[in-house]
Amino acid sequence: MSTSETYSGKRTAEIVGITYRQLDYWARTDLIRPSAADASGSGTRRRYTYQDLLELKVIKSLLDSGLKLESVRDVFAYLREQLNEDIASANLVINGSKSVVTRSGDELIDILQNGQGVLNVLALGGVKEEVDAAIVELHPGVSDLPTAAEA
Amino acid sequence: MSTSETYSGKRTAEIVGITYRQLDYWARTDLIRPSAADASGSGTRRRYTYQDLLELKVIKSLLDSGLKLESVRDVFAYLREQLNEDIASANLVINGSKSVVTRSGDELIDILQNGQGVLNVLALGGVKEEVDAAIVELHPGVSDLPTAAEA
DNA sequence: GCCTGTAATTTCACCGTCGTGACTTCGCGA
DNA sequence: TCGCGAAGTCACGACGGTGAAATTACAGGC
Repeated sequence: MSTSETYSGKRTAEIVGITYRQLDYWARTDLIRPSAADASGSGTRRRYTYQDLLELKVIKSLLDSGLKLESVRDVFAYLREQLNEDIASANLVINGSKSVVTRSGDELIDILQNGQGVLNVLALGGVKEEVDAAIVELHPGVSDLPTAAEA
Repeated sequence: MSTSETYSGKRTAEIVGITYRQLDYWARTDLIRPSAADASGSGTRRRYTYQDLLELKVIKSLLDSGLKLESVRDVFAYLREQLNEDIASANLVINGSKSVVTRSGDELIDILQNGQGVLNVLALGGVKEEVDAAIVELHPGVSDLPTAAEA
């Protein structure tokens, strides 16, 4: 799992499937800043890591499902660390402003049976796949993918 | 399951747990209008049915979970009819702008396993319970509840 | 039957969020 | 050194409400 590569703002937006202005807005409002290099005035460049791409794609998925940005902010404030590790078979479950990453399907079913109110469920494996596919398609020249270490 | 009773705007807001202004806004923007009597100029009165209360509470739950109003509008445009029947053990599953009401737990688990992107899951039985409880607590004088016909 | 008080609806201006377009700046690589 | 591409700025627009004042239907009292 090398991927020490970093991505420009523009490419990042393309890979993740959002507008550049949106990425910019998120960076300036502290939702997610580029981990590799932040901007510091016009002329400087932001650099996003592969991890960032993953987080961005999760955010994008949540927005696409109709969640408001504000909730997404809450979720990420509370759980950013949890996303680091291997993600392939995990699920993200959001319950209002609380959220959990479940590692097994059983755990998920358990939560669903006991859960109250609305639960928002996202399969993280799919997110990773989409990001990887987008990188291959949109990122000419570099084949330094995380190459499905765990399925 | 009598409940031919209707509820004023103010009481409806109290029972459902939203502000009157919000209920008003939803009515005038066509998200949900009172079924028993719509307003037609100031001085007139809106009258909501028990069914309306149920729908409103579903909407409220969805909003509380962080969904934007717009998505909720889509969902309801697409599925209002489905909510009529007995609700006690059903689940509402939203996938982007598509949505389904599942009648069994197995069906739900199935959808979760095959589903892509984010799934928003709401147990409808809980919604009904909350509405009934709120009516009892906030609606002095009338004990004409649907009295748990099916569990 | 008429008048009046009250409670509900309307209206209107205003606020915060989530962007967006377009133009300006300016650092950095060639 | 110079141009390009990326970041910054600013004004603007839609959405989702909200507070407060203005309207007005309707019920109760006389």
